[in-house]
Amino acid sequence: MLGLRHLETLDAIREAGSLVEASERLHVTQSALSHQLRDIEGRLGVSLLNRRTRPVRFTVAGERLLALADQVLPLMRQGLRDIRALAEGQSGRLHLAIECHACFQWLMPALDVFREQWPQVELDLSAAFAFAPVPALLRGDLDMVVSSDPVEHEAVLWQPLFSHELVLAVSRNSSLAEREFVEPADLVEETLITYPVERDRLDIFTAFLQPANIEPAAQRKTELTPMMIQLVAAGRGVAALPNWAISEYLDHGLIRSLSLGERGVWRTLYIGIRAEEAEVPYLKEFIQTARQQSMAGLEGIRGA
Amino acid sequence: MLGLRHLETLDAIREAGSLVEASERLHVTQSALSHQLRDIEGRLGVSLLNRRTRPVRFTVAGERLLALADQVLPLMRQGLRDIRALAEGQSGRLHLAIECHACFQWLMPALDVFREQWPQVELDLSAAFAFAPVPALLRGDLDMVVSSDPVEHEAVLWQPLFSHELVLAVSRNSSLAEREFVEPADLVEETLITYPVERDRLDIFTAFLQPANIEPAAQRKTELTPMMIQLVAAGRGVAALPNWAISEYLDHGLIRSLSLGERGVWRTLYIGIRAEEAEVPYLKEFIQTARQQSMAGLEGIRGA
DNA sequence: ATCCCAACATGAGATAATCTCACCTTATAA
DNA sequence: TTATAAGGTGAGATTATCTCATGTTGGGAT
Repeated sequence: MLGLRHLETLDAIREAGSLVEASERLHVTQSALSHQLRDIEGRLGVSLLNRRTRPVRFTVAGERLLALADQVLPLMRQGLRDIRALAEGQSGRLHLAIECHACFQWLMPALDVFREQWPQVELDLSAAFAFAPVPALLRGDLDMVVSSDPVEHEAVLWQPLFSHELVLAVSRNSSLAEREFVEPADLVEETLITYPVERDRLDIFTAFLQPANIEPAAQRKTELTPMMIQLVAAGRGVAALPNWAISEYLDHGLIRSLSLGERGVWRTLYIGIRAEEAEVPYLKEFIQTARQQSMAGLEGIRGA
Repeated sequence: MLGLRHLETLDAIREAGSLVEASERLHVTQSALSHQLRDIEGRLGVSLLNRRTRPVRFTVAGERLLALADQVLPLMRQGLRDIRALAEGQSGRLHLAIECHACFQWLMPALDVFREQWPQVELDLSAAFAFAPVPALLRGDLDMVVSSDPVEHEAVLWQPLFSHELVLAVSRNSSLAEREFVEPADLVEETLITYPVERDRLDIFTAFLQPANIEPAAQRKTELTPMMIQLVAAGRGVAALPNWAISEYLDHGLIRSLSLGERGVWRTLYIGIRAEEAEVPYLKEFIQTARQQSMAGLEGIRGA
């Protein structure tokens, strides 16, 4: 009934002082404004302005609508500006989940870089161990997932980040310490230390032990990679970790690492986003930053 | 482009949780909302909400528009309420001008009554001696005029208030004091005391002296009716005034009053408003109040 | 697995809102 | 009085929006 157009018209008439000039500013005919005023005055049942004076004179009702226009139009303009910024990717949302515990290592610096470059993007971080990432992406709970298990879906775009070898960390005193690689059967006597997630999401099981139908002697869980390393070093068990995640501990000589099987178990980490957002600038740039940071972390690691 | 309808739609969808229920609330089909969203998302270049969740989930852009709706819609609603009040005559404007100096006498109580009954009406008062009231009415400078000289105009509605006699106030010691009436020629030796306005607006000239081509010996001007009375009582001149304006002074015996000519000069006071506003409730009521107050002021006056 | 249901999307045509065009009326000044 | 500038108005064109009929999709039940 009373629309923004009417407020804009009244505003223009006030600025212009006449229907003719206002119509020029609004790029419509004077007739359009005349009809518009007639309509709205009829609907509201009040006269809004006296067209016979120069400049035109607003009635009390007209003044009230002008006051309304002064309140509403700037809000609308600002709102549209904000939406435009969102549309152009100046601002937006990046809710990121990682399915990979050790990834924090290179993720943190990447996040720091990103936050500085895209301050308007709302950044949020969660672990994706308890839920399936693809539905969460499609649902809009997440905008990006880091995973080594890219579940194919037409609406999800997976982009490889880097490849790494999953290695077995053992104590330097372990009987396995001098081996080049281990076979699944070598673990029947060992305690396996893992992150506390379901078995199906642990590559050591899915890619190494289960195919050989081998079960480790025991399983122990911890969230923290350094704690895992300490337990391994203390001879309390063995752990399967990405090679880059343990490189600094190898350098200290605390532990040793072996390939899983003769050819090793290799994994690739992927970043997944909604396919429709493939061109969102800050997402593209985040992926690039993530690649750089993770590559930097890989430098000098054997086999990487 | 982005209209209030879109904001209302988004608001309804948020409240309802789904397009289907929102469409019911808005009394349109679900299809309409779907098209509407599609259009606006296309125009803005952003997705506003994810329809696949239950309830639907808004994107960052959608949330921004909802925030906009929360700001704008209440303002619009309040604005419309105010306009409705204006339209129904609950509130409005009454800029009143009087062409009649002595009228303040009964006008003041009328204004007091009115202010109490119509507190939302913006009341303003001015004297209409220096300008023509009809153009001012039509221009919107004024909303009501009290005048004894109703200039006919199709867009102006004049309503009679009351009639009174214009009488000549003279000193009780004047040589005219015992006369029933005066002739124009009787004033050639007198000083005429008037309000300080142009001659054409003084009935004593237009209706009495000028037709007889008579000029008083002198003219003296003052704004204040009581001062006029004092000057008359002191024998410094004579003054033409409405009978009701001097009734209390007659009672005190300070002065005497004579008719102007054998039949007297009678005037009628009119209230003029724009014809289009004839039905505005507070104007109608003001006129009624004015009539009552002026009638009350006339009570017990001879010849009234 | 497959079917069903509820919800949303889509295309075409109907409807309504809004504009333009052409011409008329009114106020003001030369 | 006559120009002239500003507004008003009716009819028809345009554009926006809606409805109707139907298609698609995701999730749960059989």
